Amino acid sequence: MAKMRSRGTGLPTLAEVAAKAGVSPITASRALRAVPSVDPDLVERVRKAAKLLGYVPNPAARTLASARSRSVMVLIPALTNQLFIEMFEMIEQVLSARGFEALMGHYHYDQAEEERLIRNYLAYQPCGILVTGFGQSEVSARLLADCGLPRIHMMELAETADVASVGFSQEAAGAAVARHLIERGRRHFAFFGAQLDRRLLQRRDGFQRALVEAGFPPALEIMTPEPSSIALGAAQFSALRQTDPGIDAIFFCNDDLAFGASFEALRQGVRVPETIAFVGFNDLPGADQILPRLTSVRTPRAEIGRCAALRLLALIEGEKPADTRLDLGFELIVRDSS
Amino acid sequence: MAKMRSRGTGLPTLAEVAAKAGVSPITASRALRAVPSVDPDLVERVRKAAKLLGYVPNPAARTLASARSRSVMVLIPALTNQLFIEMFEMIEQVLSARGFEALMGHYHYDQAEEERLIRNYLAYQPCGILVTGFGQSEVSARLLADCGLPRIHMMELAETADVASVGFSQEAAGAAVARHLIERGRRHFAFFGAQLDRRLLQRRDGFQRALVEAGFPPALEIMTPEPSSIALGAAQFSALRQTDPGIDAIFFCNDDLAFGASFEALRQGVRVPETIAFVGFNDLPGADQILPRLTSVRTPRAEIGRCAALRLLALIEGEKPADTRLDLGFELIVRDSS
DNA sequence: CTGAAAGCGCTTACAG
DNA sequence: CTGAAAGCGCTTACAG
Repeated sequence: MAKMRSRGTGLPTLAEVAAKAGVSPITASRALRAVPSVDPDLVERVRKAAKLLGYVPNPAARTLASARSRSVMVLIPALTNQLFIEMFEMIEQVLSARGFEALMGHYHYDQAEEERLIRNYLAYQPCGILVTGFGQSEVSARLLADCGLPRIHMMELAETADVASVGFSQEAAGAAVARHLIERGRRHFAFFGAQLDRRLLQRRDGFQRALVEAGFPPALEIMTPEPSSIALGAAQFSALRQTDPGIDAIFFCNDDLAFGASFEALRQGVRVPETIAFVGFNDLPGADQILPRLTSVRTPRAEIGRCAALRLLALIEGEKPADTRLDLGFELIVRDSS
Repeated sequence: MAKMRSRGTGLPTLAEVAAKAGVSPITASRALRAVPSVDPDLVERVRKAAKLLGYVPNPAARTLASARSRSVMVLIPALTNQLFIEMFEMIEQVLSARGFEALMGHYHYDQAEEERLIRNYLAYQPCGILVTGFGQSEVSARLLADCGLPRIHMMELAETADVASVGFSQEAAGAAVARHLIERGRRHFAFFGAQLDRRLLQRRDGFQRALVEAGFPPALEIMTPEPSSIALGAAQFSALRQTDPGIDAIFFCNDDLAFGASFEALRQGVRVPETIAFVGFNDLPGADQILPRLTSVRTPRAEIGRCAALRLLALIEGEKPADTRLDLGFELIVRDSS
């Protein structure tokens, strides 16, 4: 009987559920985990007892005993970009529908913070890993590889086939923007970048390459490592108008920069797209409302989250990975600004 | 020796650290937790051994043994509102600096989802709870009360003294907006609401009360339970211009609605503030950049997160709560739109 | 100031 | 299909 008391928190234990159902704790455990070998009648009885007592399994005990949790480590560069929130919400939805949960961490686009996070979260013995891109430090990369956990990289596409990825080609997206602006008759290009993460640089590379291939000189680059923001976009655009008034097309690495520039253009009376064309990136909420409505590249972040989570679950459940690389593409949404 | 092998994950265990330092596991445990009674030399040795092995405590084992984790349950209505992200990031910062971590959950402003979340997270045996506001279901409220964990409510101020809260008076904020618009000579008021959560209704109540007290009829209410968004603000404003062109001042429950209305006003050529004044809420990024620059109520969400986390840690560490109610106020930022 | 014993609430083999 | 035994990696009393 001593083993029958509730746990410290007052929550009921598996032993109590088992006693109420008249079975052994192991059978109760199996019944609740839907292990197939259990008599359906017993399963029913155990489930009823669990519900009656309001039983919730103790994840600490479960993790300790099995050396594996039902948590998936999800690493995201920042919470301040709605992009990643949309991806994460989808991940959560897929995971929770299958009885898993997300152990989410963000690292302000900082490799050292990411490394610390990985080390900490590994101690929670997650059953799988979802990471953003391939910009990890060497130490992080080693930690991820050595733990041997199923893992999928999101947003970027892997260059080699030995690692699974779900995303789209950032370079191709950059190139598509260049081609669009060229088709629209633009001749003097600028690229606005902030944060300067890996994927942004890939977009820039694609943009520049396509320009050069079409016979244009490379675009003027206005870059800063500080985080992207509306105010920054306004400031960058204002500066550009002073120094390079001849620019007639700008590709912004993120919509918020484009929003800021749009406001500044309105204030200064610079006509968009007549004088200068704007193309943003991500198609964030508001791109379709701002003046002028913003041309932008719609990125499939929710779908990336969904597919990555689904594929990870398949790996966790021992399935063979079919394709290791899933390209979900992107879509150029042409509106009034270009 | 059998007890000395690494754990399933390959991570080193406390026993290994203890062996390397030449002490018992209990002493190693105490040394790493900075229990004061341990010989400084031993602490040093244990720390060195831990660092050498790259030891990270197993949280599952720790939680199971102590019936208490170092996790704080943090409940947030939604991740899609930057407001809560800013509050949460501050909470995280305070917690992690003191060796705690956030177990964050969000519930799409849905009471049932919040209840499920509470039930699940309680199983993780958190050491404290940070919740947003007081709009929980009865069941949720009981779960929170019965677990007996230290708890602080954020954003809203409690009505009774038996529960701790850190926030500001939503009603007072609404009233301040009303008084400002009246001072500016406005006469025909509307209130735009979405989501219709508790705090929004409090702001509305404060707004309406102040209008009535000043001798005006109550404001026209344009309300919808759907989530707040830029597109919604544009649509609501467009509709209002059809039905009630005489309105000369709008208080928006959130800046994104105001942003959408600002775009629509530009499109329709409705002059702000000449024809109609706009006041937003929260002073989100972009409010100072949009055309016209938006008057808004700046809410101290980061400071709320910081103070709430700090006070919770004090409670966790057994301190007596000084004030149970901390009013951090708000600030009306008057810009060009009113 | 340090340690041996017991136990947290589960699950993993191993029997039957 | 079901169960008794052992153990996951820590910490909590309890001794000394």
